[in-house]
Amino acid sequence: MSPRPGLDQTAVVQAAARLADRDGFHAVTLASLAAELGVRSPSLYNHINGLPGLHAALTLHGLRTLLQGLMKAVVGKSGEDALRQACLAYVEFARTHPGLYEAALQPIAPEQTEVIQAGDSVVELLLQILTPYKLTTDDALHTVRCIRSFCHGFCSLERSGQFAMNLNRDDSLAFMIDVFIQGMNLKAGEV
Amino acid sequence: MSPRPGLDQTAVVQAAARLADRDGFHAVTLASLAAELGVRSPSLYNHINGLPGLHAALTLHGLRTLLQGLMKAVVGKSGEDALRQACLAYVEFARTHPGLYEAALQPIAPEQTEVIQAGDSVVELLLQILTPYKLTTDDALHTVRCIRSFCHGFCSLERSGQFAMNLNRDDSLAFMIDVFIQGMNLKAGEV
DNA sequence: TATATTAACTAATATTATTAGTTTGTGCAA
DNA sequence: TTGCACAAACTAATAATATTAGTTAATATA
Repeated sequence: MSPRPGLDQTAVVQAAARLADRDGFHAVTLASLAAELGVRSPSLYNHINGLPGLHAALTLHGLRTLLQGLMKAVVGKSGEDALRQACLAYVEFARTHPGLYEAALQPIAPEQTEVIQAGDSVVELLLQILTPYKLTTDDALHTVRCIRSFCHGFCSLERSGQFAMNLNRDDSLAFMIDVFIQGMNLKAGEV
Repeated sequence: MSPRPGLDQTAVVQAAARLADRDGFHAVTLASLAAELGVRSPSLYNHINGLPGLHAALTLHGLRTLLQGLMKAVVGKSGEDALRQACLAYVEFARTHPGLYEAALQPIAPEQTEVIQAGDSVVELLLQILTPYKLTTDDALHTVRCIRSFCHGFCSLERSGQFAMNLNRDDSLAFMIDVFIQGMNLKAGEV
């Protein structure tokens, strides 16, 4: 054990995630985080590399949590069912952890290899789900980008209040997934 | 004419848009904007209502510019062609004006009626494009949300460096639009 | 028991947004 | 031409932020 084992990086990042989900990603400042932890803000520098380092750690934590949610949702399922459940789990994660999800989608720099790896894991999971469709390598990757695009876009627009009309949002989500799956069935049949 | 007609709100917002596109939306601070305009930051308060007011004005400017781009892209076109061109124009706008696009998608508060109206105009344009599909009112609105979701998701992920793999991004975009249009053709045929 | 390690601290600095109050340039009317 | 009203831009000051430097003190271990 370290001397005075009060905080560690995990505790700091989890508190930051709590703060982000409660008050929004932009509200995660070193000042607010230090207050949340009952500590002075310079003390945080012992655990994270300033505000940029905190953001990077949150991004990584968010991606890994997202991946776990997706894996849990598709285990034991296959084909269209797995695809549908993965999309729903993606949105579910973004809804229950809005701040952490926002952190997960922050711009990433090329030197953040851990973050890139975590993102790749999500891509690989989706690729596995797509194997029944027997797509070419490129088409499978295009499809993964497609899934990520409409799932992220939906979450992002919903979160920022752009779906203001009086129309059930879960219905919209189901509609969108339907259109995608039907389009994919045609793509698969093309070969 | 006003006395000392150096700046006005339009000039301020346009400079902010320039700054956002060059250095990113987060880099638009009153300090950087004042420096860009050769003025002291308190002077900006004569034209915009602080940083929140500046952001709101940028959001509005972004949405209106986006709408113009979409209208220009679909004029004289119809059906599938119009749909495809609208999606491409959407992405094109986000690519050429990344900071302004980011501003356009900022969370909006219920009291920002002008911003909400601008967003509604985009929705209405898309609804018009969809009329040939003869959808029910609800399905048309679901479809608009779908289009906005995958277009925005694609732009957002591309922008934040999440499409890192060595795979042509325009091909992915075309693939995505194809899947959507094929799925919609089935939806339309269902009736 | 003494020491090395390191967590957390205080103090200080730079940058930011913001408010209050002042100066000053411009257009218009007497 | 002169003076006034208006408003744009200013300076000064305040509060909050991130960050760095250097200090204190708690703990594990030799």
